[in-house]
Amino acid sequence: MPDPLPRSFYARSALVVARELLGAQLVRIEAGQPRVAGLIVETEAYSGADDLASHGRKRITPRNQPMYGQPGLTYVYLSRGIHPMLNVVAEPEGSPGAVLIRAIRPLEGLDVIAQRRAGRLLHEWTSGPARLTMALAITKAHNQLDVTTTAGGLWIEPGEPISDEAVRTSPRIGLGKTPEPWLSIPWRWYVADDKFVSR
DNA sequence: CCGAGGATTATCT
DNA sequence: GATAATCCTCGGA
Repeated sequence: MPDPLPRSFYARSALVVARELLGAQLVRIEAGQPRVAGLIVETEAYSGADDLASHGRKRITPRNQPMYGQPGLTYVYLSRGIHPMLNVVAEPEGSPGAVLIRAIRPLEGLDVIAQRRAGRLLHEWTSGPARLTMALAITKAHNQLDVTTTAGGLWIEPGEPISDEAVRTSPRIGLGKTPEPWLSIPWRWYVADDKFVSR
């Protein structure tokens, strides 16, 4: 197995990290369970204190503090009081940035995922930020976990590089009444024609 | 303190 | 397509 992507990979602009995370492998290991892994096929970047769609906007708060911290750690928060969202912190320490992992294509541990997503169609298993955290059993407890080592049971390693021809961008999803230009800026990246990309 | 409002999903019509 | 679920964060008083 390849080594996890190093911290230097994440210590760059969240926009670059979001693009290059496409095709990387998200890996999850739990005690007594087989390895569960999937190819990242959809990401969003949240970058800078002036990005009004980002939790990192304006200033540090108890919740968004990880976004200002060390790159290569997770930032997991609860959406709608129910759904954990998995982000990886990007940009150097002190600069608020993160990449939201919105969808993966399951590669390993399909039986474990099938059990957690019982009753859903295959393409609904991991095609959305909350769906993927359910499939991998990721919760708020995994906030600020280091994904550059395998020690925490959750990490990211190189997978299949995705060519520019296969990459699409769009505005970010679910931003509600975020003002322009943040509402429409194309900071979502996804793999074209992949059925695991969210609607 | 208090209240408004989510980086969503599942379910129902 | 519309809406409930569900709870925590953050801004304002």
